[in-house]
Amino acid sequence: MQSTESKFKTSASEVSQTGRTLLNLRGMLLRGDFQPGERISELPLVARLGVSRTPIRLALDRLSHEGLLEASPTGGFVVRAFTLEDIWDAIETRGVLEGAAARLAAERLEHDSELTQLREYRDEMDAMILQNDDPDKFAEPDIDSYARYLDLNEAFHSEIVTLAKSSMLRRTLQQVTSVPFASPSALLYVRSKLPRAPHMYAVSHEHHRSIVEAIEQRQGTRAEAVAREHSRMTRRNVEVALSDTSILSGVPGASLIKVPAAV
Amino acid sequence: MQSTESKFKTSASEVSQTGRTLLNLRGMLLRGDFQPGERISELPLVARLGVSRTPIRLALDRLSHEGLLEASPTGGFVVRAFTLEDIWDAIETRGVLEGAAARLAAERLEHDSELTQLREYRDEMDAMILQNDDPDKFAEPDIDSYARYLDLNEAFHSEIVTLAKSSMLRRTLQQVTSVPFASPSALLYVRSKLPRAPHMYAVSHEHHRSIVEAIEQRQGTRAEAVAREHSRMTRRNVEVALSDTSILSGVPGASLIKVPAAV
DNA sequence: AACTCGTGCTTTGCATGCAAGATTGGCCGG
DNA sequence: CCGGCCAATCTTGCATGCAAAGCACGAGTT
Repeated sequence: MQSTESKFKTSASEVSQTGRTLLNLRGMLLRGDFQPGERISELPLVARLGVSRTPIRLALDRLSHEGLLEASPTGGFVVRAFTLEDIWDAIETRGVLEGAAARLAAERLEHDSELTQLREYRDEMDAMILQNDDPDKFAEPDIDSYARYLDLNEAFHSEIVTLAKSSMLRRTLQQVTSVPFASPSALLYVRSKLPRAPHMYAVSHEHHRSIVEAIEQRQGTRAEAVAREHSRMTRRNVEVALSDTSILSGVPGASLIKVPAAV
Repeated sequence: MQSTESKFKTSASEVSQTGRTLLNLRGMLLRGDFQPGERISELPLVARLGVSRTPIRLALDRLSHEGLLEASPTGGFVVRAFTLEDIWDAIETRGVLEGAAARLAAERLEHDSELTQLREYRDEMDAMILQNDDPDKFAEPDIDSYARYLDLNEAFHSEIVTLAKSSMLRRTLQQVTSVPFASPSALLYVRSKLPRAPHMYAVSHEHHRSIVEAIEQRQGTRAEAVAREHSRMTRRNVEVALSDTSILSGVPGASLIKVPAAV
């Protein structure tokens, strides 16, 4: 099977076997195809993914660096089980790092024009939230605008890291946000299910506005504090999600959480 | 060469080929065997390290995760070049994370007895510094006590992270401190070369004392601020080191720094 | 003389073979 | 009846073969 039938790019624009395998495995893990603590054997994956053991091993190794897998002392890899404490700590750590990013963004701002992009994101989210509050439109959160808001939120957070001008910080944050639930937009989906969703969006967006204001006025300490507090909103979303399994099942990586009652 | 002559553990107690190769390569990189930006070919390493390409590739992949190498878009790996800004940012990021660790240690302290280990480290370092100030002994920094101080310093910082009770934070810090010069004890060697070394040690240790005191009195904000400031002392050490090439050459990873004048 | 194309070599990415070690099942002894 | 020990199988880690993709150097053309 070495060179025969080699030129079929299955679905995405992934070229290397390792890259495709990495995406596939990560998806399988976050979708819950494996139980936490389960040992991952390579041979079954050969059949399932259609690649040889080499790229599979590479991908497993990377996933263990990401934190989704753990290297077993006897060899091989085991699906990582996340405790609730792990989730809280990941969120707290992300808050610390995003706080630092916001502070650095304020401290290192040179020209006001650097904020153009960030303001655009803020304004567009602003408009969406106001529109959502409009009693005539009755807050119909259609799937398109929801996805748009998700993208905007992610872009907003990413832009702050860009403004911090610290590649070290970006690298570090990327590692932290690879933990399920730790990403800033991982649980926006949950929030949309809440009865008080409009209020939550309002609070969250007020944070965004405050962060932009703090940065443009070079108020590093304020920017750091608000960004930290902003990240802590995620915690409440997780708590709500955990109390409602119907919500939880829709969140990637939920199956990797070790709920006390279930053990 | 598959199974023949396989049972010779070269020097250390490393068992797996990959592990040995990883340590070897990291050592070679930090020792400066490669130029920053240089492409790392696998085949020469086969001859040089005496293992096949498979463990070499694994080790290279891990080093690229650590940040010492970069994956080239065309394939293969390239030695990472660190700018001065990268170093500052790594130190800043470490400070942020160690600050968070100190704060969490204070916030999460349950019993005073948890501080026993930390106090022991502090006291022993205390004794060493007082002894060093003794005019009779005239501050002869023999190599043994220097190594002991290094270990103590490292253990002290590690213990604070332990007290933070956050495995996420520990993982994140480990990634940051893998960057050359970012580790808390990476540049203690430089400090020992400075004319004002005794004063530097005094200040640094006063930080240690303050951090312990803040933790035991549950003063999270104070602990965080002092730990951040403590990490920033590293920056001055780097600046001094950069001005004296004879000092710099003794520091691991120094060759990976891209000095503006040299480019 | 310079630019472009082609050819050969180097290098990487992947597949696979092989042996050492772990794991599981069964068998024997207590 | 239960526990421990041994053997067979499965699994991983490593070495190596092979092909495709770069890369460099040189030749031919304008």
